[in-house]
Amino acid sequence: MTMNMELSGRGKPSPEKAQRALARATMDHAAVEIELNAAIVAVKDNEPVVLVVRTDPDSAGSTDGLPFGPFSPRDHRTLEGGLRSWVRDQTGLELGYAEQLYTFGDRGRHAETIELSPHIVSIGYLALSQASNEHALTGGVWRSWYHFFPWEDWRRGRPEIIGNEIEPRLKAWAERSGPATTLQRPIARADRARMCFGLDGAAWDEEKVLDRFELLYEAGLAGEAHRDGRSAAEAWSDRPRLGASMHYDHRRILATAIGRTRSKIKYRPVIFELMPDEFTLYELQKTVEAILGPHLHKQNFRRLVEGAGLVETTGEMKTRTGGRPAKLFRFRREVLLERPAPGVRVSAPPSRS
Amino acid sequence: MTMNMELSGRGKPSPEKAQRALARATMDHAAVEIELNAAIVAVKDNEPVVLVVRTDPDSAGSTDGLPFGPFSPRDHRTLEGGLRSWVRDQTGLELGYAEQLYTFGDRGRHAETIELSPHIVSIGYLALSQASNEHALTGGVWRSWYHFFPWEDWRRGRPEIIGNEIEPRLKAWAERSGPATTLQRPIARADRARMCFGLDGAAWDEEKVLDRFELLYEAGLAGEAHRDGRSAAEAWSDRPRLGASMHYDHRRILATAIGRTRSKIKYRPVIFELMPDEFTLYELQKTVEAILGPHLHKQNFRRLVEGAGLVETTGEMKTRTGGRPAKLFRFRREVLLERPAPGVRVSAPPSRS
DNA sequence: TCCAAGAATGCTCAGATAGAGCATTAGACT
DNA sequence: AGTCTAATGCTCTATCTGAGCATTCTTGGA
Repeated sequence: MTMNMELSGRGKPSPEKAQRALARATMDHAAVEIELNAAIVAVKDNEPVVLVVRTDPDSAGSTDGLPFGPFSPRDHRTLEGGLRSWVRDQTGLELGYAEQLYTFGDRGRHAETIELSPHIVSIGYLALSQASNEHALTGGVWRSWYHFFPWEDWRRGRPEIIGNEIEPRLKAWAERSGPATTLQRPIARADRARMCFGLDGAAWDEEKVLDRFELLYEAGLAGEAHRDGRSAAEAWSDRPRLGASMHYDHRRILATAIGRTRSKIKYRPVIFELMPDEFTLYELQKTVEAILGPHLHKQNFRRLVEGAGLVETTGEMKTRTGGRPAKLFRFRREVLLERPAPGVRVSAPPSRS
Repeated sequence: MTMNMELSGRGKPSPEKAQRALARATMDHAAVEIELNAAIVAVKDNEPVVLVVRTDPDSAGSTDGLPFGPFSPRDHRTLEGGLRSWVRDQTGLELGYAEQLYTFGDRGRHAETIELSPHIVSIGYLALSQASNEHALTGGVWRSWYHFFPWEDWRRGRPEIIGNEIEPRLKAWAERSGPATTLQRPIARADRARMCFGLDGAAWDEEKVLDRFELLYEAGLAGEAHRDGRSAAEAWSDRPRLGASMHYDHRRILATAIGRTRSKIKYRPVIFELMPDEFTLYELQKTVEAILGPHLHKQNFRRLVEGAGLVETTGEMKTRTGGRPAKLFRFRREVLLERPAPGVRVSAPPSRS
């Protein structure tokens, strides 16, 4: 697998340098360990949940983590295959829909001990599961994802934690960076805080889950930052941590998973991976809102979903709705052949900040 | 870094099994090599180009490849840092904007020799560069990305290669799979071909670059499939390959890069990474169209871009336009602070199939 | 038995957006 | 001076989106 490069381009090419680079490219293959991590998402009782495996609850602190395991090419033909195998072993769950999220290389940044894991690369996956699958569970528990990200839960309006904790602490953090820093950073701290959390009247973008978490981490407001020994974390050690921490960089992976889920249901019909086979439109709306926050009023949601051809009636009715009986619907698979990007195309929620 | 799992859930938990899984998770860290690959994109003379390093042109076949090198945690603090370092060494280019695309684990599928690279995982990156950066080049050449994906070039209408080569060959390939297969596959071959390439009046989705390439690969119509020894490739060995092949799985990475670029410019202002500091609106439109294919007529494009606050006038004019002088514009950075997802929000192109 | 409550469902309306086309303006070239 | 080629300004219409009003059913009590 050597590769004979031809050096072209103008100016002074540097064959020796390229030769050196080539030599390193083909010979200096430092071994790295790859860890596969699964953020398995479902919606139970209108609550978005993620499957976590827990450490001994007696030990101090919350130490939930995602199911994970190393990729071993000996046993796993593909990365996703390895992931499925680990999840099966650790939780008994047979994954359905799964997609790769991101590969985190600077794991040390979110690791318990930097020294122990310099060579570990984490690949995060998002899996979507129907809550009804839970009978198969042999390990792990479902946890609301808002347990780890309380500021993401806008279902009952703007979460209080933003105004009470996040805003003042981020503002203080922004103050601490003198204007000198402003020139070096592409965007000043205060502006990042404003954009991420919709402060000062800026719009809340429900997809920026990772940006928000990274910002809190940088500002030392996430438990992980403290654990990882970042100096900034000290300044607020007397105040409560924001959201429950997770093992290693798992909360970062979960943040990525939430963000991806929120964006993806808008242009792919993945919401149905989370629904039972038959459902009412209101149940569908509640599931969407569990994930995104409140969006459309009922009539418009119905118009949207039916108009897009995403669902079809089963002919059955559901009676115990508390009101007039509701038609039951199912996912209309043909939509995949009709539209290039079918999804629940709800637009930005009304700014409620 | 052991992790003490509590097994919960109902039914019969299997502590032994989980224990075994845990043991493997912490001990059996098979070493894997990580390769960092860069798809560096620019637009030169209204042509979208990618930087490739070339093998000896005397050897048979086109063997362009992307700049790449192994990730070595010893030398590189982060994955992206490693990538930048390899690109610098191999091409002299100092990368600006870069983002991770995807991690391909089943590299054997697109590798020259399956046996030699079972433990290699490729991480693909997309980098955007201004064409003016090229003076720094010491290695590599710019190639039109349509050289590798001729069917993606809709700037002069539907590419002939689709009707002349792709459609008949894919239809034949779809025929070859009896209806029995239909039940096993989520979507039948014929439907996939229809959706991917907009056959039979289906819409062309310019973002599905990877889907199209994967389909052609599966159907044995990409040079790489032949090289990799897939049986399906044989059936059409007398016909020309579709698009120029690349090393290893690099064309797959490039396909991912093109798809990501096409989708990203719609909701992030990354198009300006490809533009000089000052430009006319028509130049901007031409750049967008080089990437996406033709979209809006001039007036609407102007309305769109100015209305979104993406640009501001510099006060200067450009005179040698061939017609009336044009105002010069620059990227208006403040838009990042005003809108959650600013980008060139062009919608699907009129179906021209 | 009849009525109020709680949803589901059907319709309408106004403001915003997107696709297209017409008209005018201003340098370059002959 | 007249023509050509773009740039730029406006208008019109079909659609889409956000909201609100009205009606229809089933449940659970009075």
